[in-house]
Amino acid sequence: MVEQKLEERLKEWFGFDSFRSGQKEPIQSILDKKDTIAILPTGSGKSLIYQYAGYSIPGTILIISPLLSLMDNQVMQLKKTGEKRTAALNSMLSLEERRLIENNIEKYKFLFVSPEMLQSNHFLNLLRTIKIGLFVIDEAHCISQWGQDFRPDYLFLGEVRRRFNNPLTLALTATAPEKVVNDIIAVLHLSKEQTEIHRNNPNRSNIFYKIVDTTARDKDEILLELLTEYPMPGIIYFTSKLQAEKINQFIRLHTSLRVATYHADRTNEDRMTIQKQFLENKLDVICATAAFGMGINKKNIRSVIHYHLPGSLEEYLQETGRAGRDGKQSIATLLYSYSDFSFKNRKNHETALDEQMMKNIYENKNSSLDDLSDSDRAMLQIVQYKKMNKQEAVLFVNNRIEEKTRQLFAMNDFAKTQECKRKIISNYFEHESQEKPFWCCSICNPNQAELLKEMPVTEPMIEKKDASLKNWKEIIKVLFLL
DNA sequence: CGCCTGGCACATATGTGCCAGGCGGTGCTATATT
Repeated sequence: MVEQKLEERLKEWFGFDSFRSGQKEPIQSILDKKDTIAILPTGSGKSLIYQYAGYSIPGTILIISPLLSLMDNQVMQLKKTGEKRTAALNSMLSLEERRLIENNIEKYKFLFVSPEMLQSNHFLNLLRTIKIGLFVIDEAHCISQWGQDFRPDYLFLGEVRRRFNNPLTLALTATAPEKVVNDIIAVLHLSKEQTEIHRNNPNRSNIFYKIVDTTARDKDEILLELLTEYPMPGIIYFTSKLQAEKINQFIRLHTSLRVATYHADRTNEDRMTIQKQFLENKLDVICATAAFGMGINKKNIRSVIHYHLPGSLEEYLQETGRAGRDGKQSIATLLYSYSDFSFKNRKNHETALDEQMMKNIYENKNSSLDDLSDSDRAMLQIVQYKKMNKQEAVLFVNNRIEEKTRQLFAMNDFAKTQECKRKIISNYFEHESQEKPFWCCSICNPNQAELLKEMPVTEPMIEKKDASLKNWKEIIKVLFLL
């Protein structure tokens, strides 16, 4: 009876006849007033969960989002469906726009913010004047993945929750092994017993996992071979911007593929142009760093190649998971070289507070934050925020290095193992062994000549000119407000 | 836990051999300057 009601409202509010897999359970859990962690694949309609909740419960839905572009996307989508009570409060706003929103704060139903914004007292006080019906953390794996050594404000969200009197909370993510779920629970100060966790099967049976054992010397030539064989479009992931640029040139020189780079040094405008071209099948290959990912929803990516070893299986699964969203056969290829592992391992061990820094922190000297690397600065902020003493700080840093090392070794073991790759993934993400597809991995199917014949060739997408152009203009407008 | 690059010496006028040094990546926000 309740189920029928849920679906009636779905029809009424969103015009859909039925929920997609994995949407209904977390919605029910929220309606039952239980803190909820929902793990479901990208593209499965995560935002519908908090939108639905928004129409069912009183108060403002506050959504913490990691990227300005994601916030803009969500606001645009909501407005397109007629929901005007929506805003993103961030540094892109002009002073006037900001005032307008702040003066009418209680009128907004959906508010998007960055975790950094929630550290400003001005903003916290403003939000305490309204009732927060649901506290949503979108892309919640960022808590574990970015909070620890890159964006420390993610780690302070539990304190923010407490200041709002612990509102009903929903964490949404696509990839979360138990360690990440535990981090989310701990950081947000949720109760391990009372939080409902909804896990959906991440099995991507249409992705073939291939590992090529190689060396840095032979890599480029192997890559070239792969690119001539593989159907496109594809992404090549690098862990260095310089290398992405170099290989971009190399591919241009040796093939007729349409290729571009995407990383943090590209301007926002370039990034959007490239993303748009890729979406419209005007580019065959993107040479990218980890910057290319979240919020990119292209269905027909046939191939994801890792030029370098990712730092963790979480990262690897997120990136390979961008292939084959259309359900058709796709291929994930890792170009493994031992030197990449060894280099990364050394780098991980370098992220430590050195003697001078420790002195600066604990003798209250004003150490210049500008001289520090991002990860050192983040570490410093965490140490100061949590008021750790010297001993605790050393322990914290060592634990962090240990954790990173553990993740890297898990990734390395995955690459080197002679067992089924899919089985390792299932184990790591704590899922019961999944049914083995016919095309599984380079261990189960060492002879892959037939695989490529079965892969679909790129079909040109029918452009929805109206919609995409309109959005595009909106994005440009927002950009020029800078 | 490796591998590439650049500089230099060396034997010859361009190539070779050696050795030291270098070597990630994710983005908020605030503020000063055009």
